[in-house]
Amino acid sequence: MTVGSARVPGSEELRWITERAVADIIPRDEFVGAVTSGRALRLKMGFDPSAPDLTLGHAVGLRKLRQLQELGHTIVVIVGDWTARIGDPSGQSKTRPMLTAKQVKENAETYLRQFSKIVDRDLTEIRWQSEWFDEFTLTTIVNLSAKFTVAQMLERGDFAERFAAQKPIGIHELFYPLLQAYDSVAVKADVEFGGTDQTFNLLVGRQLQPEFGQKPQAVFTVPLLVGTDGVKMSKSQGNYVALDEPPHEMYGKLMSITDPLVGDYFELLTDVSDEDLAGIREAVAQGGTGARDAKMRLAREIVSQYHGEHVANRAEEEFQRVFSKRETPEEALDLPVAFNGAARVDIDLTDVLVSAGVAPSKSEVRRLVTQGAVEVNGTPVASTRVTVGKETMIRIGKYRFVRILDSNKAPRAKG
RNA sequence: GGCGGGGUGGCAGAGUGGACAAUUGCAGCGGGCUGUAAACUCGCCGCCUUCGGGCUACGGAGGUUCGAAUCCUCCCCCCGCCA
Repeated sequence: MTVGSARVPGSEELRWITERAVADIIPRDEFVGAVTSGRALRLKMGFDPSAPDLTLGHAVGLRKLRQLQELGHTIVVIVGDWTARIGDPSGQSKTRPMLTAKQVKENAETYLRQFSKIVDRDLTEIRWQSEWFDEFTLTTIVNLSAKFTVAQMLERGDFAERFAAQKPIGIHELFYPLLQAYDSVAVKADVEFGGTDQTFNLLVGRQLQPEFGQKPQAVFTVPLLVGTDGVKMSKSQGNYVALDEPPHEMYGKLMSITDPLVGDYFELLTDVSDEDLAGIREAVAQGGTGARDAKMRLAREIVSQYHGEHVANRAEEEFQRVFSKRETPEEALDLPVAFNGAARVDIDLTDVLVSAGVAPSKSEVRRLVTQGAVEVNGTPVASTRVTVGKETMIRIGKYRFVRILDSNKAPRAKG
C-alpha cells in the first residue's frame, strides 16, 4: 500500500464529520489533526463473520466511513475469520458451532455485498485475520498477553459486572480484545471505528500499537442505533431493519418504530440538516398526524437510500393502501392451486396455509380461523374448509395476504 | 480433589407423586383502539384431530407406582466456592 493523499475537508464538512452521528472521538484533536493533514488515513473496521447480516445499526458507522472515504482515506475491513472460528464467547447459553473456512468465506461475501451498498468496495482494503494469526505461536501469544493485566481487562464494564456477580469469564474471552487489538497493529490502523459498545476493545488497540513501535490509533465511536421497539437492538428480538430487507418490509418496519426514535433515526441515518432535524423532533413531540408524516418521510428517505427513490415511492403507496386504507395490496404471495378446469374449488386452509408457509402448523390455522382472523374475499370464515375461485384473496390477520392462482393455467414457461 | 447449586415450553423462571400441556413474566399471534404504531385492553399461544379425543414433552436411560416434571438408580452436561 502506497501512502496516498487525501482531500482536506472545509470547516463545515469537518464539523459534519466530527459531530453528526458521532458518540466520541478519542483523542479528538489528534483525529482532527490527522484528517486535516492531507495524508490518507487507514480506517479500520472489524467484521464478525459469524453474523454477516448488516442492519441499519451497522449503517451508522458505515455512513461515517463513507464520508471519510470520499475524502480519499482508505477503509480497511478486518474479516474476523480466526476469532469467529473459536466461537463467540458472549453467548454463554449455547456453544456456537465452529464455522468452517467455507462458511466464513460465504459470510464474508454476504457481508461485503451489503457493505458495498454504503461504501465503495473498490476503495476498500479487505484483510483476513488468518493472514497474521495463522503464523502465531505460543510464544507470540504469551508475549502478546504479557502486555496486559487482568486489572486492565476488568476495566471493561461487562467483565467487571460478571466478575462482581461471580459469573464465569472464560480465559479466551479475555483474549478477544487482545486479538482485536493486534489486528490494528497488523494493518497499521490510524483510526478504528465501532459502536460505543466497542469503546474498550478499540482502546486496547490504541494501547497496544505503541508496544510495536506504531503510532496509536484514534478511536472513533458512533452511537448505537436503538431497535425499532425502543429497546436495545438484537437479533433475538427481531427489532432491527436489515439492509437486505425488501423495500415494503423496510418501509413497514420503519413506520412501526416507536415515536421517540424518529429523531434519532433521522440523525444517525440521514443527511437532513440540523434545522430540519429540530423541526422533525418538534413535530414528533406534538404527536398526531405530524408525527406520522415525519415517520413516513423517514421511511421514504431510508428506503430510497437502499432501493432507490422510485421503489421507495411504490413502497409508500402500497403501505398506505394496505395499512391506512385497509385495502388489499397489489402484490401478494401467490399460491398455486390445481383447478383442473373448474371455476371454483374447495380447499382446506390448514393444508394450504401451512404449505404456503403462512402459518407454522395446522393448529395455528385453526386458531386463526377461530379468532376470526382469516378472511376470504373480505368475509371472515368460520371453517377451515372454504371454496375459492381463481384470484381469490385470502387475508390472514391485518397484513398477510395470499392470492389463489390456478396452477394448471399458469405453468412455468421454463423448467 | 472436596463441598455446594443447577439442567422445565423461543427466553426468563414457578412447580417437587394425581386436578400439569405444566403458574407467572417477556417475546410472538389474533381482535379492539389509533396516526402505522406505541400505550392500553380483550383473547390465543406443543402437535394431530372426523372436535369425542389422541400423541409427544420437563437433560438422558432405566426403575418404583394404578399414576412421575415431581420418588429411586446410573449416566451426561452447566455453574460457583474451597484446594
